[in-house]
This record gives sequence, structure tokens and C-alpha cells, in this order.
Amino acid sequence: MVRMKDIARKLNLSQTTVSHVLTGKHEHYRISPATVERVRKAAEELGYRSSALARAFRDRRSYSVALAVEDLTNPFWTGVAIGAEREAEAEGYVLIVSNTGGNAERERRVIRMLQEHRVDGLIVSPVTVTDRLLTELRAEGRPFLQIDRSVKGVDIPCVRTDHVAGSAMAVDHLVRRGRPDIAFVCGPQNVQTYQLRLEGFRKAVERHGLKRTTTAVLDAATAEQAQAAVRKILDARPRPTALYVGNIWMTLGALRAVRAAGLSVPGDLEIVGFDDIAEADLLSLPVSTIVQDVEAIGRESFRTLLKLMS
Amino acid sequence: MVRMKDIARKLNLSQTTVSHVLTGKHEHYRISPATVERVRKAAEELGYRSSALARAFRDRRSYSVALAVEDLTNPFWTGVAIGAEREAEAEGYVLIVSNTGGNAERERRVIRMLQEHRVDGLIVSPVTVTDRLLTELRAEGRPFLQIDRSVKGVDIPCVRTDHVAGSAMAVDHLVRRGRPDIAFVCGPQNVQTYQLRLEGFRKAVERHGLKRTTTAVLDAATAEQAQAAVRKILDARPRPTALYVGNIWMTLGALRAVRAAGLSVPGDLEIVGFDDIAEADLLSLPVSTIVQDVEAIGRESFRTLLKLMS
DNA sequence: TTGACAGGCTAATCCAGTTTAGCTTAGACT
DNA sequence: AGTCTAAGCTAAACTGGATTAGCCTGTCAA
Repeated sequence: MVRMKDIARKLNLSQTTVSHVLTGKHEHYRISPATVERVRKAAEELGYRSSALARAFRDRRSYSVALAVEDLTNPFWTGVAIGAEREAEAEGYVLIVSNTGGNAERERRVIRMLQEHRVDGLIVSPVTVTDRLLTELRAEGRPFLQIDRSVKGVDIPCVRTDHVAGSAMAVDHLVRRGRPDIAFVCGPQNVQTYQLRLEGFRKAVERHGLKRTTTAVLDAATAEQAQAAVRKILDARPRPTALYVGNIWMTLGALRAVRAAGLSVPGDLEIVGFDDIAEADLLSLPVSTIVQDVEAIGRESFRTLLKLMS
Repeated sequence: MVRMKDIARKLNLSQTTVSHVLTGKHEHYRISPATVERVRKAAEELGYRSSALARAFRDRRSYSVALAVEDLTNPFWTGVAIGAEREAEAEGYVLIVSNTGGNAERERRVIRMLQEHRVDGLIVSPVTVTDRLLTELRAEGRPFLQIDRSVKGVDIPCVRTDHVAGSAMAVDHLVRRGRPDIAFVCGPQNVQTYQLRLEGFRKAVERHGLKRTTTAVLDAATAEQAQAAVRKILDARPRPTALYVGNIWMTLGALRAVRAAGLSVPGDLEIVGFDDIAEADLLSLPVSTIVQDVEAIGRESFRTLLKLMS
């Protein structure tokens, strides 16, 4: 690798002068235009690439931030990652995306690794992370942001969709369509996202004064569990005429159960799901979705982190 | 941040000794067990986190590698990323995933940025990258790997599925099912992946001596283009009874066209698509797919890169 | 009583940039 | 003649580890 020193030696200049030219400081430190030109030309010729590593070391800023998410398989998280990366790149940062798989041990290992790599900031969706680790991270003074869900009792900023409002939208929509007997298929209550979606659902139901709603809270937000739950729901008499489902996989599972039961959608049953299903229109899936602008969440997260870092 | 120096000062030891203990070198450099214990305890108490940055700087190895992919929205690439990251983490590396969006300028910028961050190795799917940039990268001596597709005339290793064999599988399957009149909907020929898939198709067709096959080569591998192409294909008389489609998005587009035409699948028309559609069974999509073990491709890529790096 | 060796540690150097605090020379001005 | 200033550059320090070379003391054998 070509270093500044090499350029300096070649031109019989000091490394300092080369640095001034290459970092554009020659406005402050008067350097003759001829020298500026010579330095630039030499840098180009030798294929000089400044070492962000050396700079990071000296400045104690790595110009890198990390995003640790639960499941890169879920379009929600890839969207967030793409949004965050775009914004990061525009600001000259490198984004490190880590997939924790919602696994406590991996989450911990990944965070430690990123700490050691001295990332300037961290965006985490705390699935299993306890307030102990978060508090420790904050004590270290590393800028730090939660995304999509937050640990209770820890006052660390969090960027997320208003899940309560999202549920309200779903209920409003179904009521407006004349389907007040809604069955809500919700994810596990140890995940904050689903707590909030359930809370929003309950509030909206109360606001509308709906009497014939039901709620199924699953142990895990999977297609399989949703399929089984919906099968039961459809056995009930009178059968609900609307289904509100708490995430993308559960919606697919629900759809499967509904088809297996031979019901028509949206004739017999209208379905609203949280999370966009990108292929819904391609496949002509008869479901409405509560769409979160995932890339915006990613962009906003990075921008918030940037503020915390300055 | 706590440094080795701080631990040393606290214990009235030299930084060297602390380093020896913390890196486990005290087997070589005799240090009394009492000192080892004291150092370990102090490190723990002070919450010492070794700076991977400082180490990277000094060793000229960052213990980070990068994976630059075309489209993180495509499950193929997220699968690869997850596989590569898992393997990287196990080896103590940090993986930086970048989304180039198949855009030449972004691809170039991202690669430059990673170069400057002194990643130890690079895995790229060269969409728009020319052999000039690749050759330059190799000249720099940075270990470097192509994935899924390779630039012609540049001898840089490439990890990918055997696309030719994949196409052969598709044709074999359809022939076995008694559907020799296959229409192949293929992606653009400036992308190597589709060149190979087309080549495989042609070879298989020849091997079987099929007479009634057709081929549509699209300008872009999108659902929209595929839908339009399939619409035309279905107008032909006699109509083909089998469809082989070159990637996931095109398969979804094709499916849509087939449905719009009111044909039954697989009754009137049997469909095989390259790339897995994860939701296919959930949605009871009547298509067969050529499944690539994407995480394995990711893992294998990282392992190959690791070999190149040592 | 010397010298060989082991035990237990330390000083100094290097990595590639950025930054601070100058240093030298020529010409202008007093 | 003296001194002030601007122009155009440079030396040295700093970042946090890893490493190389070696220092000092005590014990034991010849």
C-alpha cells in the first residue's frame, strides 16, 4: 500500500505537506499551487488510497456504525438495512449489518465484537438483550439507539413505527368496511412490538364499542402457529368476518388456513395484515396490509444516531 | 475507554506485561501466576475492551471482510449474507454487507470505501464492475472473490451454483413429466448468470432432441417484463405446456400472466422457476423450483476467501 | 567464585495518518 | 539597519496495542 510518506519522499516534501494537500487544508496552510498540483498528480499516479483505519485510530472515530437486527430474512429488516446503509454511505460512514437471529448469545457476542471494533454508534433491535447490557453500553458512552422495539425502564432513544396507531388503522379500516367482528391474531407478548399492536387493537375496539371481537396470542410469530390458530378461529360460530394478523409470516399462515377451509377472501372473510407483502399484488393476494415505510425507518435511525454522535 | 496502559499503571506493571497476560502469551513469557491473576481481575473490573482498531492498525489486518451484493431485497442475497456472516463470526471476523443495487457508480464507491477501510478481503458479485477495476483490486494484493457471477477474462476465483446444471435439471424434470414443449423465459444476456442458464437450457434441449421449445430473452429480470413475455407466449398456437423461468421475480410475473389467462397450473401449464420462493408452500403456489443452497454459497465463499487470505 | 540459566519483568519501536507549533527566507516598511 | 509579515514549508507528538530485545536478581552446579 502506498502511504503518504511514499508520496512525500518521491516529491522531496514532508509528509505534513502531503497531508495538507490531500485533506484540502491547503486553504489554511499556504501551499503553492504548483506543489498542490504535484502532490495530487503523484497521489493519482501511485494509486494512493488513504487509510481510513489509520485515521480512525488517530481520531478515535472509525466512521463506521453497526446495525444488529433479528432476522435478515424478513423484508422489514432488509428494508431498514438498505435505508440505513444508503444514509450512512451518503455521510461517509460504513454500515456493518449483523444478523442476530433473535438469539441471546449471538446478540451478546455480536455487540461485544462491534464494541471492540470501536464502531462509532450502534443500532439494535433488542430482542433478548437485557437492560443490564444496554445500561453497560450506555455507560461506555457509545452512542446507541434502539429500533422497532425498546427495553422497558431504560431511557435510550428508540425509532419505530407507531404500532398502536397501526392497529387502530387496521380496525378503523375493517369497521368502515362493515366488518366489526374482527379476530386478531397476535404475536408473543414478550416482544414489545406485539404488546403495542395488541394495546392498539384493544383501544380501537373500545373506541368503536365493538362487542364481537376475539384475540389469539401466539407463542411465536410463525406461519405454522398462525395457521393453527386461524383454523380454530374459523370453527367458531358465528364465524368472524374479518381477520387482523400481526405480522408477515403469520399473515401467510392465516391465508393458508383460510384457503384450506375453502372460504373466499374477501367475500367470506376480509384480511388485514401488519407488514407489507411485496409479492401481494404480483400474486393477487386478497389481503390489505399496514405498510411501514421500512427504508424511512432505516434512514431515520441513522440520522438520529448521527445526531447522538455529534 | 480503558486502555492497557491504565491497567498497567493501576498495578504498577508495564503495558507489555499486561499485553502478554491478556493475549495469553504468558505461556511463553514467564509471568507469575499471581500477576496473571491480578491483571485479569483488573481488566475485568475496569471493563477493559481490547481495541480491535489499534490491533488492526498495527498488524495491518482488520479482521473484517466485505460482501458487496446487488440486491438485498432478493432472498438469494440475504441467504448468502447470512451464511457468510455466520462463518465469518465463527472465525472472529466482522462482515460488512453492502448493497450496490446493481448500480455501477455505487458499486465503485462502495468498493473504494471498503478499500480505504482496509478490509482484509472482498466478496463481490460483479454486475457492472469492469475487468479494469477488478484487475486493479487484484494488483493491490487484496484477497478478492467473485460470487454468483464472474467477469470474463479475469482469473479471479468465483463461487457459484452450477447454473448450466440447474437448467439441465429443469429441462430433465419437465421432460420426465411429459412436457417437452418448454418455453424458457430468461434474463438479460449481459448478466453472466443468465448466459449460463440459457446455455444450460440449450444444451439440455439438444441432448433430449426437443423440437418444440421457445426462448424469450428479456432486457431486465423483472416481474413486469416476464408477465408481458408470458402473455405473448400463451397466445402462441400450439401453446406450450411447460414454462421454465429464470429467476424469482420473473417467476412471480409469469404466474400472474398465467392466472390472468385463466389457465390452470399445473394442468394446462407446468412451471419450473430458478430460485426458491420461500412462501411457495405457504401460498400453495403450483410451481416447482430449482433451489440453491444459498447459505452454503455464503459459507463457502467466506471459507474460500479465508484460504486466499492466509 | 564464576558463570549459566531461569524467572519475572520492562523500554523502545512500529503501524499511517492528523495536528500543533514552529522554522526559514524574501521582501516591505520604519 | 532593524524588524515585521507572509509565504511555504517541516519536526515531532499522538493514537493503543504487539513485539523484539534485553535487563536485573537469585539459585545452583562446577
